[in-house]
Amino acid sequence: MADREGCRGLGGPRPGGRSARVQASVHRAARALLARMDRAEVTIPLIAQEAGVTPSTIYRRWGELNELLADVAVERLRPDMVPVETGSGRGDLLAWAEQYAEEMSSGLGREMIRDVLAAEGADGPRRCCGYARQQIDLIAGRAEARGEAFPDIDKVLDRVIAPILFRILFDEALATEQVAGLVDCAFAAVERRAA
Amino acid sequence: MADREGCRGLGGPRPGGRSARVQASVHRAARALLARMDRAEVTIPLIAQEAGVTPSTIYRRWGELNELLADVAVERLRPDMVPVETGSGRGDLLAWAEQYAEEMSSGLGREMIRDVLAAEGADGPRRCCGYARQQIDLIAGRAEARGEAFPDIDKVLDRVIAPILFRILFDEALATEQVAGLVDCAFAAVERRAA
DNA sequence: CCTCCAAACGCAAAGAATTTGCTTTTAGCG
DNA sequence: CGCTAAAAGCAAATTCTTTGCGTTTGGAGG
Repeated sequence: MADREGCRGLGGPRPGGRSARVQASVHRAARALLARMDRAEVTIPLIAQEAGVTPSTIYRRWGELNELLADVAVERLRPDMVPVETGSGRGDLLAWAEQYAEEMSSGLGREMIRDVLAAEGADGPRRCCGYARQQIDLIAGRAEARGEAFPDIDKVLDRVIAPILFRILFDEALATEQVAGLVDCAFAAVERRAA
Repeated sequence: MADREGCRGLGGPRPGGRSARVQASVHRAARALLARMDRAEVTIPLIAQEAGVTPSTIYRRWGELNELLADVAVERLRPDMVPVETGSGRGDLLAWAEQYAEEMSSGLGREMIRDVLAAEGADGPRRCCGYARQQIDLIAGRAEARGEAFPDIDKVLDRVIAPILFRILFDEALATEQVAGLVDCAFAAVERRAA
């Protein structure tokens, strides 16, 4: 797990080499420090020390703390399991959305999203969106295979994911029960069409 | 406009005095620099110089650049006019949402939102959400006065505002035409109820 | 297998930003 | 008209960031 490939998106220049080792070490150090202390206390020199690396290496590679933390956050945000199967597309979506909402509402989840959004040039936000899309796509594919109607991915994004994240970022995170209403809304169109 | 009250939320300790003057000056300086150069080039010492103030004043008051920029952004994000009247609640909402989407999609809009979200302790996001709520509330009030059905504020937030901001932050900002679909969705519930 | 090359790293000095202790100014109050 | 405490200025100390240069390292071609 420690010596995985770089995950810098566009294929690390030299996968498997020292470069990859350094990146892994820095990521690990960043995660460790974030777990051990307040996010506001974490600095690049600190991470460098924890990773056994010179600060200038980090500065040259990531430019600033925020880019690095965003990079780390995107990696942590990548889904690591397939959505559970409940028997219906609607059930699958509801279960997945509830878990998603819960994970993102946590203090750590919130922090990671904000780190990803704050990064200047990176395409972190798009990648996170892509992760969600992937998962929903998978659920939709299963539903279709069963011959069920399932809403458009974009409808799900707008009506389920968007409200969940909006509330977390701008207001109060919504309770688990509220997610069901969003899923209903996403299904409203296809059900009326089917009827 | 330059010597308004502080807007630091909890009533500046000494409104009208030097404190307020300094705050206004710093805000003005920050806006000027943001207009003149790249956001990444702006630093606290620079703002301090532009404002004719020592850096330590800014550090003590705002702590870090991001807090200050968030403060400035929240102030700029505050709506400065009442939503246009089109004759119907639906038309009002559509017109307002289209303008909102356009403003927020601009480079400056995006930047301001991200500044607000990135600020640690501040309640900036909530205040921005409150601004939108206020505007919608106003539209809803007018609709109600005309005896029209109008969706819940929270429905509008979830089905119109949330998707608009979600797309801007995580993906591609949606085109003006797409906003109409969101408004339709927000009205779907009340119309079915009315029918 | 060996040699060469360029990318990435380490090191250290230079430059900027941030923090901090202390003094001075200033608005509000008795 | 002083008094007081909050806020600002100033400057030294600290910490972070940038940068130039020499060294290491992984990969490509001979």
